[in-house]
Amino acid sequence: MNQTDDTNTVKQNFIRLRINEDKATQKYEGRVHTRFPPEPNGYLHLGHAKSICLNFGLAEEYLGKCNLRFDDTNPSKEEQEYVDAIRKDVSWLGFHWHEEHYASDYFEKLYAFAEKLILMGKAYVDDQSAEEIRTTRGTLTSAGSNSPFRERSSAENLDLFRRMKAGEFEDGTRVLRAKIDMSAPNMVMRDPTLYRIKRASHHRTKDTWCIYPMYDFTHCLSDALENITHSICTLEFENNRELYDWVLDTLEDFPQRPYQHEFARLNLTYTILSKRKLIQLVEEKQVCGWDDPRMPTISGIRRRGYPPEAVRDFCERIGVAKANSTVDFALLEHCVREQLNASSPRVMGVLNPLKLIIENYPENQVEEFDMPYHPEDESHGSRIVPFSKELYIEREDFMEEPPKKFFRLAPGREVRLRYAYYVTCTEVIKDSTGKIVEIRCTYDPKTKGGWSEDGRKVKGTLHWVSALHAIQAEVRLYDKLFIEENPSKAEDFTACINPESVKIIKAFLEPALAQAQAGYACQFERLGYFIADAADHTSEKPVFNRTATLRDTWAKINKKQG
RNA sequence: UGGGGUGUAGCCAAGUUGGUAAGGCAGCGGGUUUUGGUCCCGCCAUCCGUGGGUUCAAGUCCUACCACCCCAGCCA
Repeated sequence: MNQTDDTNTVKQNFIRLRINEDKATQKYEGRVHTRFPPEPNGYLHLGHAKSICLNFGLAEEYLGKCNLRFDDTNPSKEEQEYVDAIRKDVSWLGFHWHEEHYASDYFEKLYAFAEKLILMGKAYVDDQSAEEIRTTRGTLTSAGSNSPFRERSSAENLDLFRRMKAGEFEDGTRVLRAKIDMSAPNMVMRDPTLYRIKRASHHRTKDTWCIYPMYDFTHCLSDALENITHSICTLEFENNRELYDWVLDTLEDFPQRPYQHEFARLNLTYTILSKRKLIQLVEEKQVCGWDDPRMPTISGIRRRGYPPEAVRDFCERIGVAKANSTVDFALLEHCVREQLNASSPRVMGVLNPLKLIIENYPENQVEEFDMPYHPEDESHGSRIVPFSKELYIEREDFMEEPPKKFFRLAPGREVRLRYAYYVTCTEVIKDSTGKIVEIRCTYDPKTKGGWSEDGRKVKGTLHWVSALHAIQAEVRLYDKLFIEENPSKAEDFTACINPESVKIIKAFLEPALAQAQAGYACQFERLGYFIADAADHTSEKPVFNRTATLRDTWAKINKKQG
């Protein structure tokens, strides 16, 4: 009996199996305690989201706990800005951590453990240079050789280590190493470095320390000190597990110690999920910051308009396994659309306006139509939209010579102006260059509200905006933009929006407009779910915007016709 | 040439002690529809990296091989 039994929607995975096993054997008295341990050296991205959802999700599922721990053992890379951003992003995803910790809070304890190791004869101070250590480590196929300093006495090691801490030695002149086996087939076990001398101000401990513990020494002990039961990390740490176990088993201080479990990190098509590359984009100002809507960071997609629920759903759907894989970005978009479809109010907007004049509509008349915000959910309410003789429609919604399967406006054809009237195109007006500048129509007064008593159907339904009442909003749309190639090439659009729709759109638009840079995430009913700068997701390859469904569909129709 | 991992459809991914290949995304076909959206229905692995073997029966067991990923930071 376990928590997964009550829902058949929970996908089984090897980590859940391990937890079930551990619960069955009462390994931790039934406890489940995980942790999400980022190094605060950058912003969180979708790859981290997978880990966050896994760790926090498992804790929720098994009524356990999950800590947020900052793995801040390398002061030269870490900053307070990053810890603030990380806390915000985890919260935004909707998770609450049981405790917040910092590896740096354990520096004293870790130091004591190191001295204990020295006393046990399991660690020694090595005076060799980094270069010497590297060359004597051997290669993948040949054993390394022992350091000439490997057999120092515990007393000498202790003295040297204390002097390292006291700051008596220059950076890089000495390290503390575990005494394990220089011929171990696992490279990680060839007397790994435990402490290095590094005079760098730490974002929290400032200049208190000049020696800092390495990941392999810190991580397992931090887990153990927090009574973590399941230490979940990515595949590249598989080789480190042996050392993780060695440290905890050698110290013998933790009867109920944690065990490490590795899973494959997330790869997404068209998307860069490498902190190294992302930080490069930011530093080279290829993007306007970590939260640029084009970035695959949590803060970037937040600005892009992705709901956190969608990200969590995505993380659940991709599963957890040990096989390296690349998830199709379309799955993420599907999750986003699914959320947005239910929650987004629908409004009308025109991005590329074409004037439409209703010849038989009274000159100064203005009608108001009550239009629902959501076609399937009345709880979204409705708003009043003004209608008049002169309107704007989307340029793409008219074709003078429509191909087959084009259902919208064309000469002589009748279509519906959404929630307003049926109109029939009577005339096309062009300028001297042949460009269509205006469409003339007649309307049928008996079709008020957008339906006909005689039951006649129209194939197309168009968005419209009253020219008299329209508000123009400057928006910036990133379209088919590839960061690597041309970061500044964004297209500016003037969108015409019904005044009543403005408040809806502004809610999405404002953060972006305020920064005068970002894309926007709003819901133009006609264009699909959100246009935002959804066209782009830090692409490595050209990508067609899958979320602007209208364009997509149209492209498909064109393709079919050859 | 060492060690640690992984291989099920275009992409993810279930598959518990061997019993006759879930589900999702994408795609295709059809229906509903005041969004070319949503929703609904149908189709989409004679086969589980490959070759042998055990068995009445193998994705699941044995064996050999192949492919890909990770490891030689005083990064995490």
